[in-house]
This record gives sequence, C-alpha cells and structure tokens, in this order.
Amino acid sequence: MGKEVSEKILDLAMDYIMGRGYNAFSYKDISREIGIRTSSIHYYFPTKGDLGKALAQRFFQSTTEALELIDKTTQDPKEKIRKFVRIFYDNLKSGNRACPVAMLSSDYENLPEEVKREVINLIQLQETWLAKVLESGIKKKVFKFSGKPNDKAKAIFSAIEGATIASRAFSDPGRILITEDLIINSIT
Amino acid sequence: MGKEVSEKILDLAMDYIMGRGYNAFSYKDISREIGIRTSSIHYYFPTKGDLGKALAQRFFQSTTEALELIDKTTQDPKEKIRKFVRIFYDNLKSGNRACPVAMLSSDYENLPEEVKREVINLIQLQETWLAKVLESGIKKKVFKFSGKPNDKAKAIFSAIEGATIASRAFSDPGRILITEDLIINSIT
DNA sequence: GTCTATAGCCCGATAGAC
DNA sequence: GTCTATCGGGCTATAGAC
Repeated sequence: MGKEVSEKILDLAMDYIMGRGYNAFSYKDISREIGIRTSSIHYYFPTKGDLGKALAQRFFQSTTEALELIDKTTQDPKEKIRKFVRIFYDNLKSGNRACPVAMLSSDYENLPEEVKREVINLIQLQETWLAKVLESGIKKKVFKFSGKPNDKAKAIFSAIEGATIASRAFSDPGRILITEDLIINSIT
Repeated sequence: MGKEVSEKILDLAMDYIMGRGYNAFSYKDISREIGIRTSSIHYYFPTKGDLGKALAQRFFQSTTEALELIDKTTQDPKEKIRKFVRIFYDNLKSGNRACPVAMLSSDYENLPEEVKREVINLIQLQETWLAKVLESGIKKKVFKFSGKPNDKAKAIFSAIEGATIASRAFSDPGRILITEDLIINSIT
C-alpha cells in the first residue's frame, strides 16, 4: 500500500520549506512532482495556510518524539545537547536542508496567522526542552554559567538556527559543528 | 537640496529587506512611498537584481567604515566584539530591523546570481574582521579558546545572525544581548 | 526622468464536469 | 478525488509619449 496523497504533499512541502522557504514554493511545484493538478492539492489543503499549519503540527509531533527519545536514551546533559545538534547536522548533510523553524522564522512577517502560531509553538517546545537540560546540567555540576537557563536556551537555539541558515546557503554543514563547540564552551 | 531619488530608492529597499526580506517587497512598495511610478524605478535600477546588488555594495562600504571606526576607537578585543554586537542590537531597537545579511542568507536560494555574490562578500568581510579581533585577543591573552580563530569567527557570526532573525520575528531585541553573553562566555 | 499602458508570467483559489 | 477551465491578483519588465 502506497503513501496517502496528503502525506506525500506534506513530505514535499516540508522539503521545499527546508530548502527554499515557505513563500518560495507553490502548489504547482508540488503538483509537478506528485503528478496531480494543483486543484487536487486544494482538495486536501484548501489554502496554503492550511498546508503550512498541518505541516508544522506534524513536525511538532515528530520533534516531541525525537526529544523524548533523547531523554530516554541519554542521561548526560552535555551528550543530550550533542544529540540535539546532531539532528540539525544530519538534515544538512542529507540534502542540504535547514531547520524548518529557521526558515519559517526568517519569513515570519510574510506568514499566514495560523502558521505564525505554530512557529511559536515549535520554538517554545525546543527552547523549553533545552532549558530543562541546562537546569539538570547545572544541578549535576557538568554545566556552569550565570544567568537564567531559559535565556541561555534562547541564545543556544538562536545560534543553532543561524548556523543552519548559513550552512544551507553555503552548503557547509561544518558550520553546525563549530557552533556546537561554541555552545558547549559557553556553558562548561 | 533633497536626497537623490536613487538614494531614496536604496534607503527604502534596505528597510524592506531588513524588515521583510528581498523577495517580499516589490517595486510597487517603493513607488508608493516615494511617489513615483514603478517604471521610473526601473530607470535607475533596470532589474531587481541591479537594485539588490547596488544596495549590497553600498552596505559593504558602510560596514567597512563602521568596522574601521571600531578599530580606531577601541583597543580591547572584548570591547570590540561588544561594539560589533551593538550595531545589530541598535537596528533591532530602532525599527525592528534584522541584519540585511541574515535576511539575504535565509533567502539565498531565491536570489539573483549577482546578489548572491555580494552576500558572500559581506559575510567574508565581517567574518574576516571577527577572526582578526579573535587572534589579537588570543595574543593579548584576553581570549582563550581552542580551534582556529577563523572557525570561531564563523560560529560567532552565525549566532548573531540567528539571534537577529529570532529577535525581529518576535520583536524581542533582548535575544541579541543574551547571545552576546553566550559568545563572550565561549571565548573567555 | 517621469509618465501611461501593457506584456507575460506566476500565484492562490474556485466552479463545475466526470 | 481528480480533472479542465478560469478568475483576480501579484510581480518584473518594456515600449513609447511627453
């Protein structure tokens, strides 16, 4: 049994967003690759905002699971952060795709309202997780920094997002790794 | 004597790029604000690529001068980096504008060739300057880090760019300041 | 240098047949 | 569910009058 059409649409839209951004792909791009007409895509996702929202929500789900997996398999806070960064690195290595949150954030002003809301949720999910890891690292005395874990989490996430954008633009995934060093150095 | 029309066009285009991005403003947006027709803008900048290129080159010039000013008025490497970050912070405070390089980088795939080239130049200009500051900081023993200054410069610039994107999207310039802390902590 | 007018393209979206 | 056909709008860009 093949994949549902709506799933194929979401997969392709995700690739386009990670590679070019939300406003740089069209229903036509997707229709061409799937082999159906643009009007058929509107059957599944009446507006592009609907598509963006569905896609962001699906990504929220898979990100939640990825973070839970890290928590389940790793205790050391420093190692958790390394695994977190690894996700972004792998996306860049395989297909030069930036984090969808970074792409959506840099296009934030031009997004439909319903998509904006999902972007906020995605950032909060990841920054909250990072803050929790930082706190546990402080408690275990493997991390050392001044300031609130929450603020540190914001700075770390921004740094990773910036690195994915530069990495993708210049096809240089190595930028993620040197950013990982910067982050680890700043909290140990 | 008023400003040249071509200067007004460049000023407005710069504001739009810093606020929305290169592909999210049109000749019509600019024509509306200046009070001339779009065809008149084509008289000064035949294609949008010409406009983007001219604008990036003008920004290269002003950035060069800003960096020279820092070098002339500041000796302490740490203080140089603080002044560098301050530039991005001020742009966000006054008008919620992100660094044009960050905006252009995140839209990189969708830029005309001639603009892409200028973006590369702009990044190199700033990363080279940062690397120089880092080296002098190492020599003066006010900085301490492993790895190449060049790589550290890339990571620092990416982090700042990411912070400006998040700051602008969520109207929270404070993100720049916590990123400044992260950077300073990672090299001292 | 600025205008009017328009070409040519792409976009998201809808109506209605099958 | 998928199609054809089309609408209304946006965009960059050009031709040619003044």
